[in-house]
Amino acid sequence: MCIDALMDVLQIFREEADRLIKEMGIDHRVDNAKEGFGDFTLPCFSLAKKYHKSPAEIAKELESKIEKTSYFERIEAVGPYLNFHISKTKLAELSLNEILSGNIFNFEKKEKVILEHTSANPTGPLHVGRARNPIIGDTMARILREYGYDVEVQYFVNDAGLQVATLIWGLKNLNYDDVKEAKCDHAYVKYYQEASKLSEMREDVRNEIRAIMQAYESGDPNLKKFIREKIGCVLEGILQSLRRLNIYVDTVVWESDLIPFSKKVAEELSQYVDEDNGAYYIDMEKMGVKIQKNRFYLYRSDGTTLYFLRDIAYHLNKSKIARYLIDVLGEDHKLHFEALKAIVGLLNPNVTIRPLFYAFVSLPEGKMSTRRGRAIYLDDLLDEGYRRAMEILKDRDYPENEARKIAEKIAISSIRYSILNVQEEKPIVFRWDQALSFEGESAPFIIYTFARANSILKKASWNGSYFPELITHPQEYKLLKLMAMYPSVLTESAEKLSPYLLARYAYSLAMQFNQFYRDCPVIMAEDNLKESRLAIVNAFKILMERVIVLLGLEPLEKM
RNA sequence: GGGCGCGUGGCCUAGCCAGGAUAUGGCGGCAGCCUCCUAAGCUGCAGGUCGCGGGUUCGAAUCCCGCCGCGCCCGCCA
Repeated sequence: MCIDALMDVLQIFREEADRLIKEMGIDHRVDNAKEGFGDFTLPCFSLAKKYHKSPAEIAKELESKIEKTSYFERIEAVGPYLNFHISKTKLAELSLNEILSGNIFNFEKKEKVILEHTSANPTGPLHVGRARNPIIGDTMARILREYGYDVEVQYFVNDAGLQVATLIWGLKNLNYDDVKEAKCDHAYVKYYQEASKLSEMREDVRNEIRAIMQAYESGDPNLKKFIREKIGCVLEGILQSLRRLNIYVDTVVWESDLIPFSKKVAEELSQYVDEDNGAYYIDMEKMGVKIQKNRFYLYRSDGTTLYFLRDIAYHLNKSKIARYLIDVLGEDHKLHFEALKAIVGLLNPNVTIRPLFYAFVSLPEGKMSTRRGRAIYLDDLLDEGYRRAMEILKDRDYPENEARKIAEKIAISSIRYSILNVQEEKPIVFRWDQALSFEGESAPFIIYTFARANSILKKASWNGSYFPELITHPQEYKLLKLMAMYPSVLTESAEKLSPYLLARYAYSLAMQFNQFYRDCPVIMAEDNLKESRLAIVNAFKILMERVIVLLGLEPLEKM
């Protein structure tokens, strides 16, 4: 049978169940049943009124009336429910065939999408609070690619803002000989922190910072060269940390390059713009947009542009290359985004802009802040993860360089997974032990399970055959059923912009495999049963590896 | 004050959008399992007024209303 990849195998059985019900003249669709009550169920409560019978009687009656088909091994009334039990043989056949043929991974090709993530101010190293953005963003990009989109990942460098000007002032006016960090993001952050402190206290410093901003916007060539060099170096430090986490950016867009275009955009919007003491703002009410705040400023009174205007220009530019734009943003950007979306939508009605908001990672003592020096840096978290993984590997007999490689992969995977496994809109309070957990709901649990499957396949080679009628164990069935859900999980994750859904699925898959592993011996099974179980393990390996890579984790054949 | 989001055992968390049968798992705690495919695994035990109060419904963790608590926002910052 040929199956549309967008529809998972379970859907075939569901439609069959719906058809059987419809044939009995009942206009209802089946629900998923609870564990232990079959696969689908038809609750009969709502039919009670119409037929003037108890739900249990109705269920019983339907049980006797319903047509027998090969799709279900059993359809039975249990109290007020009519429960459907899928034929294990049929599901095993379809499910294994979909995975082993690779058909399950065939998603239809889709349009281009530009996904923007991170876009952190290049004033210092990425801290863990900010790292939620690239981890979610990168995983989302992987999922959307798998789903068929042509994804371009962009990083928008906020080099034209106040924060960067503050850092530049610090680099020009301060001197710390004791700072010897190799990476610029770490080497310069002290200059940013100290310059921030000084600007809070001294008006002359604030004026000098403003002067830097004005000169940069007006295109002072020496200053531009200086800023690009320094900020470029900080940015490289950030991108290097991201690469260590398997995160890659396709295009870097410098905000300052958009200033001339921003000014044109402001002219286009002039009918909605008002003046306030030499500054200019857009009046949302004039635009017909009802929003919490009415005034969004585009220009300062000194004539320099503001982030809001540059961001509008940036999105308009993006909308020229792709009609679907996705922004990964902290929840503090909600209001900003709402206004931005309304304005860009007015200037270009063809574009779809969707946000992927996430709540912050904070410390028990409060929000992380680079400026105030209250933050845990991503680089330090990675180093600590590596150290802890090495500690565990010490007790096992790995050659030194192999242990190093494995430890690094475990650290990367654990950190990514600890972020991905939490619903995006839930706030996270950072704890070392939770971020670097190696057991339970963690990346090592998932990867270890994958390694177990590999170990079986290394010890017994599969001859390529399988026998659906021998696949009858409940744990075999549960695993195959869960694997068959992959297309709908991926679809939901892509359409709802929620990598977290796939992270949950990865855990369920691993857990289910461990149940199978416990109850269903493979290598010691006989002949055809052994081959059939090897087919399941093989299918699991293929699917699990796919999911691990989609989450940006590192599959290890052995650990 | 207003807007948005979140509130589930000691800690973390699933389910909520599309209301149904014993509320999912993890961490921590206790007790077990390596002559048998890797113990980063598995099994068992203890632990819950699903923030509070109303409402809708045959039925509410789930939907609606009100309240309380926490987070974020309401900048000529980004």
